[in-house]
Amino acid sequence: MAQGDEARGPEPATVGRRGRSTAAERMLTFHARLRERGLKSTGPRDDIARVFFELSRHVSAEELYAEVKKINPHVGYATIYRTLKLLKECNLLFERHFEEGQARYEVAGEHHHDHFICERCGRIIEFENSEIERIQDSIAKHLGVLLTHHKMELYGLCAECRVKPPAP
Amino acid sequence: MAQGDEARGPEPATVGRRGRSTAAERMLTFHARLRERGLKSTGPRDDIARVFFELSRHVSAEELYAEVKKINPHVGYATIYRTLKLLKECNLLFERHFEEGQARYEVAGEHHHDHFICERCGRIIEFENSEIERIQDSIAKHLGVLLTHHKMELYGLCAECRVKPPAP
DNA sequence: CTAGTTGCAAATGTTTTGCACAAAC
DNA sequence: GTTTGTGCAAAACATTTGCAACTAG
Repeated sequence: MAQGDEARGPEPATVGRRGRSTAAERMLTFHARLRERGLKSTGPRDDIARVFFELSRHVSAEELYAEVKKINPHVGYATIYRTLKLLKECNLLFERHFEEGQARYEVAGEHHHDHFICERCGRIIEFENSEIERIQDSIAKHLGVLLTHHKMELYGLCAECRVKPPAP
Repeated sequence: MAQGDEARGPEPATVGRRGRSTAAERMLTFHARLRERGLKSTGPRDDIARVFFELSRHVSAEELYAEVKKINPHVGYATIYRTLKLLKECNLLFERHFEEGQARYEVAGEHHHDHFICERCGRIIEFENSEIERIQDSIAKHLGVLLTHHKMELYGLCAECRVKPPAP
């Protein structure tokens, strides 16, 4: 079982590596997909995409907006949402709806994974499990349904929060 | 693997049996839980709870509102939402957030189950699978986390929609 | 030049809340 | 007679959209 780990909240915009691609490589892909569709590369669009790829974690629109504002204070929420939707259509982004009011956006990686979400600190841990994938297929067969996608989410306390006192 | 099946949309308010309890039995439990908490039984509250228990499927607030209006046209949305929250606190209701904008509410049953959701007709099929529960525990152990709850959702086309032409 | 893009403000859809009145206990 | 509950309208919240001005190709 592979696992990744990332914290929410302030975090240096380090070089995010998801699978093999760097943020710069993903920008090239983004531009290519835009061209394929006859769409344009623009300043705001590039700023948002680059920040998104560089953050490379499960950001909310709000967090992304705040980060983008730092390098381009002119962009509005509408462009954030429009660009997120565009990145999704370009298959460069996954939209997740955990048990919060807002969506979280994740850089699309090579293989499917599921999530553990810490209910105290918000940390999101990714994991992969081939057994789960296999069982899902078998359930689908039993039900006679055709699967397009699926999600599995575990909720609870992460290793750190487990041992710490109830925070505030 | 056990499975249940239910369709969305108009449906006679049949006697819903989840596990062993009838709607009437659940009303008694509801009243008991209210008393424990020093809360009151009221007309609107009972109407909403009864309709919810009798429908016994994954209703949205909107659908429940419409059904309740039929027997008590006086109730407002606020009371619907307040009563849903109350039923949840009384452990008589589960709130689900599938990939739609709105929440769906389900009568709390005896054992945990997961869901398949048809992306065309909205049908929700419940299923139970002990292997999944076992694997979840093993994943939690690997991650060193403490689970409180989890969800697994499968999305796709149900057996019926699979063979039918793409509807309208 | 012209289609696509932006920012703003306003609209949307779902859920929550403030408040004066009404109903339980 | 308190305390809790209700309906209404307004607010809150995340997200989307209309539109006039702008910009990339």
